[in-house]
Amino acid sequence: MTDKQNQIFLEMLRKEGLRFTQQRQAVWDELKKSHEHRDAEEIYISIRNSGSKVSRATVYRTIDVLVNNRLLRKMDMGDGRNRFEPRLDDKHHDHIICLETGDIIEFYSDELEKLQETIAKDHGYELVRHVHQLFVKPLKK
Amino acid sequence: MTDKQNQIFLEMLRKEGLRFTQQRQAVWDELKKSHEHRDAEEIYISIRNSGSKVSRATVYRTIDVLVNNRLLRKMDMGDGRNRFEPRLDDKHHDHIICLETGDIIEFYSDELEKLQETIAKDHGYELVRHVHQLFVKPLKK
DNA sequence: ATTTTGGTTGAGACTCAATATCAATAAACA
DNA sequence: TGTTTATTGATATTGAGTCTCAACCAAAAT
Repeated sequence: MTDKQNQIFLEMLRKEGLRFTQQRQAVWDELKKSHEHRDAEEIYISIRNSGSKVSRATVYRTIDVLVNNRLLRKMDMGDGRNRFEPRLDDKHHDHIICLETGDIIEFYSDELEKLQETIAKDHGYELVRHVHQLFVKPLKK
Repeated sequence: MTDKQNQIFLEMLRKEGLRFTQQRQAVWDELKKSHEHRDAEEIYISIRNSGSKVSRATVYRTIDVLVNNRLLRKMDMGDGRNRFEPRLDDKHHDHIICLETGDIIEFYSDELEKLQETIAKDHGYELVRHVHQLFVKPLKK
């Protein structure tokens, strides 16, 4: 059964003029599996553990293509390692990072999105993308 | 003439139980001089050019202390190098980064600040700090 | 189906920002 | 001035990510 997610992946390869390979498929399969915010090394390990043999270099290379084609989201959490999460059909969101527990919570605010576009426009620019993280600690009540 | 900025710096050292050294003073002097968004290497070079002899290691170490004590702001522009700017008595702001020219424009929106606090609170957290960058391109009219 | 062509892969070398090491140095204090 | 101990600097090391290039293999041609 060729699911819809994979159709999108295959289309991406075609559009980019890239060949279909077992390795690229294995990377995408692994990424699709989880909504967690993982770094490249964790993804690499997971692929190895699931039986496929893909090199680190290929994991990085495939991730790059996926990010550029918006099938994967790259997140800079400010700790020197990029995290990734699949962009299936879910809505855009940003992240709240708890400084005490390390938890990462997703949030979305339409008001916030609009405000950012307004700010960019006010400065003579068009918003392309943004990076937004809220670093927090639990509320003491 | 012992200016106010430097008093704050000296207090920071005392509060942290750190010794006053020529090197730490030289780093702070250099940082105070410019509001640009510079990386550690650029700061290191500037110090050398201004006649002081401070090692890269000390530059990094001093920057760390200053960042932790909020005398310096650390910015992750997503290109693998951290940028820094002094936090004198100027207001908080975030950054617009032009993808075409590389220009970095500072912006501040009170509405935006409040909205972020509300969002954090709504999720049961207290906002400690945030990272916010708008990546843009010039508006075509 | 076999050959040809050229994109793809993998192991390891390499880059680059940032950190760790540790002997020599120099603040702070008696 | 001498003693203690934090600090410094030269250099090695780390770690995420990229590059290299011979071997490989997907896709197209025959």
